Amino acid sequence: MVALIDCNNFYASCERVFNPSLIGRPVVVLSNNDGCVIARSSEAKKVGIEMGVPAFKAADLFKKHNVAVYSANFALYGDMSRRVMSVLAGFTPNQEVYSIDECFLDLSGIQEDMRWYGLKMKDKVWQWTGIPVGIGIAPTKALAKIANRIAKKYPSQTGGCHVIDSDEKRLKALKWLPVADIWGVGRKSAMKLNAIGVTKAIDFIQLPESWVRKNMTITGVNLQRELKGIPSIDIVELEKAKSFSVTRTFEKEYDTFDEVKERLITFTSLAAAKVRAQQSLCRRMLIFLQTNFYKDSEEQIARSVEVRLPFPTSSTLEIVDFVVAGLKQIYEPHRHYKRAGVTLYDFIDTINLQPALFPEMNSDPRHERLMDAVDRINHRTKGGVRLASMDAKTFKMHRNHLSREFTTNINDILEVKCD
DNA sequence: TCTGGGGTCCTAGGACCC
DNA sequence: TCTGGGGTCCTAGGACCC
Repeated sequence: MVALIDCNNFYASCERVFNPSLIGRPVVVLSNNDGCVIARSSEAKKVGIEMGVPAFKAADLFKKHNVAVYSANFALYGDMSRRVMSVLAGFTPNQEVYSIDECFLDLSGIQEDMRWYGLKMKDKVWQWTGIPVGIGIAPTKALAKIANRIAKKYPSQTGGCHVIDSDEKRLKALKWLPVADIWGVGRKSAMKLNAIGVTKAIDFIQLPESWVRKNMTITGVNLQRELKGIPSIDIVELEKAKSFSVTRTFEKEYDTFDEVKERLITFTSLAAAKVRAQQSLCRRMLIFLQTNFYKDSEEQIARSVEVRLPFPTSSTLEIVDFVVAGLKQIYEPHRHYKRAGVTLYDFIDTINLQPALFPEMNSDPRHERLMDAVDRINHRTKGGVRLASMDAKTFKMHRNHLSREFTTNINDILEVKCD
């Protein structure tokens, strides 16, 4: 059996852990720049605040319902996620952390009653972290996803944990679930399926494999098998990431080369640090910039370029030179830029590096120790050292409703007063 | 005034190899 | 008149996920 555990309204729940006065009150968390709603407590959903709605459009609702509004605090959410995951890791040797707020657990070999085991997980996460979770348990990952959905949809009947452990329960769930809500069926596939009269998951599993293969690739075939109860999507332990991106919408429009360049260098140095942290070297990158496509008054553009590094490297100093060269290729003067970003990818492991015959065709070996020193300092002291070409401010965002870094910064630790 | 960010996987078709 | 067969690698773009 496989369990899928996911945190309820995760970001909103994180804010609530450290501020009990938010219990029972609608809570929303906004994206970077305080742009859109990206998380809502159940109370916030109830008063009609939609996912993804721009904050300025929901301002009236916020006011009317006394909504507690927060700027995204990823330092806090990331740390709370690690805590939740580590509690759950104690329930099986095989855990796949699937996203910041959910994971799969391989429960094969566990002798306990599944429902009891699931409820135990839920209680323990709640007690140790203060985060509420929903739990689905089933023979395959795709079915566990559905079980989880049922657990959340019917909390009073399921107690927040639903187990699919018989064909009867499986078929009942498949009759209930719209195809569009199957994990792995997105908008396009749902449209195709609806067009041929397939509306529920139960209809989907009856389609001939040839149709599924043709219209939804091998991914669809695997999905179909999973829903029939045949495991076809592996549970994979955390591997190294295959790419790292840092992209931002700016707080204002930038219209000089130097301003955009400074932002991209800052983004690159963050991405490169992640590459080094997982002992990888980067061989390619993508740089993009865009003007403000919400503005109709002028022509809007989006440009991107792929840059191949002449040698694999994780040195910020080296990568930055190629960022600037790439930017020169795509930068158009007299534009008002609103968004830009960099993606580093095509990694090899540091230990697998095959150096070129001539030294000048390799990454400068001295940078390895230099970057190591930089990373150590920055680990201890936030914003400790940076390139002179970077601004002192890492992200220039509006964050007007930011909570404290309760668990990662000693100066922000929660104080409790006792009378 | 104001509109997010970060990932993975699959496939077709071109280029190239022997 | 008639011109093989089998394979790998790369990449852009699509689809999907949270």
